[in-house]
Amino acid sequence: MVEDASPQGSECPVARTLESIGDRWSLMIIRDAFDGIRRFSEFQKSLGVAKNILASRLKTLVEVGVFDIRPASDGSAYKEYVLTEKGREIFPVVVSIRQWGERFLFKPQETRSVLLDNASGQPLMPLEVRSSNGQKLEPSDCHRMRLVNGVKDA
Amino acid sequence: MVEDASPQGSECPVARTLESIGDRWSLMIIRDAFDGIRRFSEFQKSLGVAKNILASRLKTLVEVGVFDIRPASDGSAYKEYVLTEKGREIFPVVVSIRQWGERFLFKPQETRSVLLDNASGQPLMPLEVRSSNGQKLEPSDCHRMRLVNGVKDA
DNA sequence: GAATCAGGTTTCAAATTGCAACCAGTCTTT
DNA sequence: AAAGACTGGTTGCAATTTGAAACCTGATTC
Repeated sequence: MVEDASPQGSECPVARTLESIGDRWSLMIIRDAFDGIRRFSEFQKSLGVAKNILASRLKTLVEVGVFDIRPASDGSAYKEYVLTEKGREIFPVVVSIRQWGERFLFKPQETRSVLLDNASGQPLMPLEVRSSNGQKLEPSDCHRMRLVNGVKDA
Repeated sequence: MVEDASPQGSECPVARTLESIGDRWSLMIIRDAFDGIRRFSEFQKSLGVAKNILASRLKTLVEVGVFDIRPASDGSAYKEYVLTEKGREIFPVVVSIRQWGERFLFKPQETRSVLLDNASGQPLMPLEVRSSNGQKLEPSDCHRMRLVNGVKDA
């Protein structure tokens, strides 16, 4: 009896990630959450997305473990959607997307929103891919490998 | 006469990025390109995507400037899709997505594909968001600001 | 207690996706 | 040089997903 190799999702972490949070609205919702948005109506107002779509996305994001539902912090009977640890760790993804967009999709003087460090008020350092010993890596400096049971596959 | 504030796309770099490369297939195509895939049929085989969808995505990725079309390097009359500088700079986005997936979407012993540094054969360093002076930043250490003509907006 | 707001669900039309068939140039094989 | 296969698509159609709007229930405010 052989165990099913992939009960859910692909073997590629990129593919599997995109399956759970990889649509436009989910990432925009998460971006808003990083700005402190927690309530359904606030997400809806900020994004302008249809309510049924927002409800559906929030539901799957909760199922996937990116958001928790909690009673609202203002004591009302309503709920709040707050990022879990798993959700907060999406921060580098959103920041790298933001930095790419700032660099390649805006003209220098064009109006944009930027992310600043609270302490210094300065823009963030550009994210760079580095090897385990700190060397900066280009795409061509890396290769993919299949890892089966923690061991390299032929 | 007032200039139109946003002729195309949102003011948020995250939103604008997701508009151009933010669907599942586009990012998967780019991921494959980082693995050296260049030909239409190779993308199609690797991704299992419908040919009309692939054609449509490649077309917009070329229009957006992420890919260039070049004559095939093997001397045949066919074409190749190769990443531009702009396209190669999506690397941190793909790597951050990959690292999040590896960490949160796989059980420890589960078969997966990993990205290794050619030089050392080791996994990459986890991407971290840092301030301009190198301090590691959490989402709550940052704030968004609107930048109009290079100047902070009220 | 009436009106309003939060957080949805339902309905239906429109857009997108995916599959399969087809097609025009290339390239290889004989 | 003709036959067959491969490359890089396009076209048509069915199925799924998306989006706008109306509606609804419980909580809150007036």
